[in-house]
Amino acid sequence: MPQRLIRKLEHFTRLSDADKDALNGLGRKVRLCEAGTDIIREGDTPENVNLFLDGWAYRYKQLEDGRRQIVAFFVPGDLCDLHVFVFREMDHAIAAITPVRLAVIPREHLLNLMDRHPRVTRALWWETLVNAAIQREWTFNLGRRTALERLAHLFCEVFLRLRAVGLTEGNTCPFPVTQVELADATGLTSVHVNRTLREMRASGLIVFKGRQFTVPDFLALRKVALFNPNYLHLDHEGAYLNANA
Amino acid sequence: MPQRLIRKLEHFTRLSDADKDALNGLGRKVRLCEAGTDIIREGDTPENVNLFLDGWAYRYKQLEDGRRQIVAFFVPGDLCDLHVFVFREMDHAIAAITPVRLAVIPREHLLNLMDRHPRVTRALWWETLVNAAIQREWTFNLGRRTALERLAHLFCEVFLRLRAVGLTEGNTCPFPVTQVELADATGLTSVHVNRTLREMRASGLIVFKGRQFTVPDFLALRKVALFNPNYLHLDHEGAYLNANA
DNA sequence: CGCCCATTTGAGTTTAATCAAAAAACGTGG
DNA sequence: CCACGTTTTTTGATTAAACTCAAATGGGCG
Repeated sequence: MPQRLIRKLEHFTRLSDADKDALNGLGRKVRLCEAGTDIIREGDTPENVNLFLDGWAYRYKQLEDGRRQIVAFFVPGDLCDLHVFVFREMDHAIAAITPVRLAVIPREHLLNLMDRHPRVTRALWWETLVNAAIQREWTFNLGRRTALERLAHLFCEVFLRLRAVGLTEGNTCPFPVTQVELADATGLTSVHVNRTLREMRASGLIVFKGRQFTVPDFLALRKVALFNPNYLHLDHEGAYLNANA
Repeated sequence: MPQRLIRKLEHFTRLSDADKDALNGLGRKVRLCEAGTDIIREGDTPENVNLFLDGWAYRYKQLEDGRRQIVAFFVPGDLCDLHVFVFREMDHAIAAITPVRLAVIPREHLLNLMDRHPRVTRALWWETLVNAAIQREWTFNLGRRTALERLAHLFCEVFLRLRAVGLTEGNTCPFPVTQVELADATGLTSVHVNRTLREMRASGLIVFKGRQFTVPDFLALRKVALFNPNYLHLDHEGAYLNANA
């Protein structure tokens, strides 16, 4: 089941068949969450590691006065922190955008796997570090980019992340996110997001249809976003090594 | 030497004498960096894990057009990512604010330590997770807080982090950061930072003297910042357990 | 003393927020 | 397949927060 995760990890390192079997074993215990519900709440005690098999979700924090910030999106193949269970309680919540299918991984199971598959362990660490890098990039995005650049940057990132797990088709990728959520992710208001998207559509940077978008000219989008994909670390040696040999 | 780190980790879990000895062994190879210089640059290949023994630094990213964002501050006791060496190249840079004394930890040395001291390993994971939580909080800060709230929030965070490593004195703590750097950390301009600080001084929220600040009334500062310290996870069981018993 | 860096202030501008309401799209049950 | 309620998107008018540009002041240090 965790094909998306395996596919993503192979951007970093080639995995042996045994490695992949081990990763496949993670998908045993599955949990379903309805769209619009919280998968985990602030204050909850984290017991397991979650792997997103299907569907979209976001990590968010909220103030008492209602101000909300989405701090990350989860797409299939994503893992929440490898060691969440070290914390006594969650300092944020995760909500499902679409119906979500999760692999719920007991801590022992994961530790066991990491004991026996050093290459997988390294690959999972890479996943963790990439997530941290993405978080830093979001910090930059909110601090120093204009509304137009922020949105363009987010679309670039989402497109590449989805491509890494095989969820794009040509220049098109799924994007089941409302403008209100987009506003909460970019630190803008939904009104301003709407106006900026209109502008992007008008200049042909991006095309929205249904719950997906198309990027006619990635180079152009990348240019207005001032997007540098290096922080996704997708160009590692994975493609050139054979772990079975 | 890594007293600050040990002190911080003990907020999370009690460490045995053997654990502490092992951690002390990390401080063997020391590197000095001058104020104002880069400790590591974007594009460099990370070879070691860095532990900050003394001095302040910041992690930053910069655009070709000069826009810069500080995405984290490092204070004594902080570690950069435990597994940086998994990456082929750095996607950001780290610069010294003051003269910095670093412990340079070879990857083998660290892995070795983690093999033999599971309690330390867990504590180091906790450190890593707290850093990720701080990064998320910065994302929120930039996305949804006003200039005044952002600055107040940063002061709350810095104060608590420094207190956790024993670097505060009463309500006072060191803060060798210029207003330009403060602007780059909060996503503001230095002009606006200056005006907001004036306001904070006028209302008695904070007092600056030399390269330090004093918080006359933490509760008041915390209130204007809408600061919730839960993301620092400093209230774990560390204080109640004895690892030697 | 003089230089450099950091801070401070003023005046005018811009980006994005706010408030309010209409239009469009979506899903669902009849 | 249509009607209807709900959610999402869109638009307009006004306001406010933060930025820009420019210059003066202040502090620390050799």
